[in-house]
Amino acid sequence: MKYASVIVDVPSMQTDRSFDYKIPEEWQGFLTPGMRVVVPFGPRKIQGFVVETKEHSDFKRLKSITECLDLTPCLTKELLQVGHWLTEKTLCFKISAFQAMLPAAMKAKYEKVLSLTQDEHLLNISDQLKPFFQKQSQVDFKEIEQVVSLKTIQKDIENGYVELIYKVKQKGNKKRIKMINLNVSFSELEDKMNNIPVNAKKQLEVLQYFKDNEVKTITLQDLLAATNVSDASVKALIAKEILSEKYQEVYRDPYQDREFKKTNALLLNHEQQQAIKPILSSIEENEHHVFLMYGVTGSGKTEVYLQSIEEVLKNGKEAIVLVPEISLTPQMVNRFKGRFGSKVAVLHSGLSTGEKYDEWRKIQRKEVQLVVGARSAIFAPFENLGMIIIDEEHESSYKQEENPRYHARDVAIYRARNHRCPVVLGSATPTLESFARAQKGVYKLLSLKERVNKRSMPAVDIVDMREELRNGNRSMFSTSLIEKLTERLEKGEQSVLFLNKRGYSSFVMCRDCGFVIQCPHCDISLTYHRFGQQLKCHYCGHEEHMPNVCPECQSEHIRFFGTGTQRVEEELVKVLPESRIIRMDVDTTGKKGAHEKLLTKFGNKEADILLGTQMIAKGLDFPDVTLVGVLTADTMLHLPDFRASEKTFQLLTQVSGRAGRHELPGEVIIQTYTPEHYSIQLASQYDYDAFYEQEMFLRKSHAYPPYYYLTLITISHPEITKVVAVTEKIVQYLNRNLSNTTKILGPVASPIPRIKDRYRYQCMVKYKRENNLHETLRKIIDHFQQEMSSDDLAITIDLSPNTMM
DNA sequence: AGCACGCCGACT
DNA sequence: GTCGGCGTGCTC
Repeated sequence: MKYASVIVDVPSMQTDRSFDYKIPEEWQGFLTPGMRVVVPFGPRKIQGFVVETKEHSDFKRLKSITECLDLTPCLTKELLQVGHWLTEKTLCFKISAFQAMLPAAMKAKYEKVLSLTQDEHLLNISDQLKPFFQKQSQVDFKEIEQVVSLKTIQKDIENGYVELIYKVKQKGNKKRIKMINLNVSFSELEDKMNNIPVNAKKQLEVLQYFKDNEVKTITLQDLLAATNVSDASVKALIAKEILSEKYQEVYRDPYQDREFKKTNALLLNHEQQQAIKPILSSIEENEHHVFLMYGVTGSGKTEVYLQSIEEVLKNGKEAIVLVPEISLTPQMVNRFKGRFGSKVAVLHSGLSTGEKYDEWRKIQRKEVQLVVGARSAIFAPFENLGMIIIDEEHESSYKQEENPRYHARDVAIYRARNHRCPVVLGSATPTLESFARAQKGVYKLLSLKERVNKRSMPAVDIVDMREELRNGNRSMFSTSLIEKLTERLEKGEQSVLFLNKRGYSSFVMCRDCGFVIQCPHCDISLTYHRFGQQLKCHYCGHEEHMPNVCPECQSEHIRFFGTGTQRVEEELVKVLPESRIIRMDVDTTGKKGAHEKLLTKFGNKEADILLGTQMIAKGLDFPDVTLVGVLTADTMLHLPDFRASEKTFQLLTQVSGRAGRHELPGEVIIQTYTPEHYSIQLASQYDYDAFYEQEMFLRKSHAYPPYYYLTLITISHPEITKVVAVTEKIVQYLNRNLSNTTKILGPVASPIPRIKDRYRYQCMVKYKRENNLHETLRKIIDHFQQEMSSDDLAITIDLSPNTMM
């Protein structure tokens, strides 16, 4: 093949197509689709993906590919196809789709350097440039640009004294370590050792090490540690050619210090057996099915996953397991590593760029057969997929909230169809979408209704906080919660307190005039941070100092409201001074590994109460936790989000599951200001089916998913008139081009009408069937393309928004 | 996204 | 008459 079609790394409408290049002769026959290359593009050099190789090209003045970055394609044939599908499905650029499928380390980094064409030209260049080139012939262009005018530089470029060089680099790199090798046989070694000068004691020591341990190769690091010599002695021996050094590529192993106890398959109970049967037969028959495994917390879903995976691996195939965010649940990693050992790669956001890259390469090189990871692990470059599992299927983090706005569930089903293998979606509180599909028979429903230990779910007590207030209790803890906490302290059992902070942060308000301090750039109230008495905006990062008096009325009664974990902790210490508390929030878990450390500490019973936000809702399993308290169950209910009830139900169910998982029976207390709300009531009764019925009824009457599909179009611009005008035009266009059963809502201001000094308007499309939708949306983007690039107009389209925000 | 090209107003 | 503003269009 002489020519290659390349998708270039320029995310824009006009370059969202392939460009043809000549393949240099030495790479013909070797260069294949899915490889990354560096190509000349205009005056610069950029990265690109080969999507096709061919014998002919219609384009006349072809340039040649500059560099090939991969020895084997980093995108398999299948993933290339998945990329094209993603582009269509989410209306993103092809390059964005490809990049989303690879670890960030493989994304290109661009550098511009100014370089002397010849050393002698140092005398000729302008005086302003001279100081830069005294010691080096290449200088980072950014440094020069700040000091020297572009015109001066341009002149010297024209004169041919200097040139601009565009460099393409990778963000991450392979890690290499120095290996030290013994060049002589052990019999010769004795001889050599006698020839070492007597004053070179350290060198002798090094050789003695090789002799004693009978090793020929060791890492430099280990050698130095074992012998307590400096690398100077090693270098000397290398110079004498007794030793040699070489670099070897190694993987960074984020779990290297951890031991995983090998576990064996547990005996499945009757329900689990019934559930695993159809999955196994789907694996055996090579048939694509989607299973919804609806199992209450503690029903042993994971064991079913593990045994299904075992079958897949036995058949010589590979499996992907998606989990919400496993850096948060080391217990989950342990279970997979424990069962499958080194066959597992782990991919999650807690890893560094380099670590993720290494785990990814293990997959690419077929060194592992199983991936456990967060959302993007769905793109693992396996070629022989036997199963995909999505645990906690209802988690909203499976949807990416930036381009490409894909849902991992959709990708999973698409890939599984390609490989003719099963998808297993597991949850105790499935999304309405999935459960409805299971009811219709699109997915196959597998139910696990009993808990493995036969324990009943912990009893849930709903406390009406309005009542507490009427009885004169103005604290954030109800009388009953304090009672139960005290009881646990006395018995030496543990408690978990959960603060639902979403959509409800500590804002600052004046008690006299009611003025709330807002961000000057966004229409959102600022959040109070105790650290440094700062007020911060969560959307644009704006910071200001907490004022002493109200900016409106100069009153001194300006306070922060709302409840942060810090405040809860302070209050708690006042009420229960003898309790030992661990607080988990962004502040205390900022550092890498801090999260796990705190949990271990809690597990070792070094604290009585674990206090935290969302992050403690998932996957915690401590035998001595017998009380779970939810401080404010309803904060989320009042968000402008059609999934608010569903999310509340899911969260409460999940949190309740943290209590009494082992021998000791558990108890749950839910504090709320709306105790009558069905999602709170039904969560307390663990009645998913009733919740499903009720919520489906409401979704139907308000035309929301799963009855209707949604598409959210958000328009933003610094001027409000412009935003309104564009949104109106878009709504008109949609009305003219979409079918009349489709509902088009808008234009309306977005729930947050201004972010970073940009006004935001939106339009929601609700439809059941709309063949024209993608085409129509493409046309809208095309139409506004110029204004988007030149006039700072932004249009974002989300084809299955999780919320209305 | 960059970058060159080109057309217009403001200045030596 | 030249310099520099940024609107327009191209990149294999």
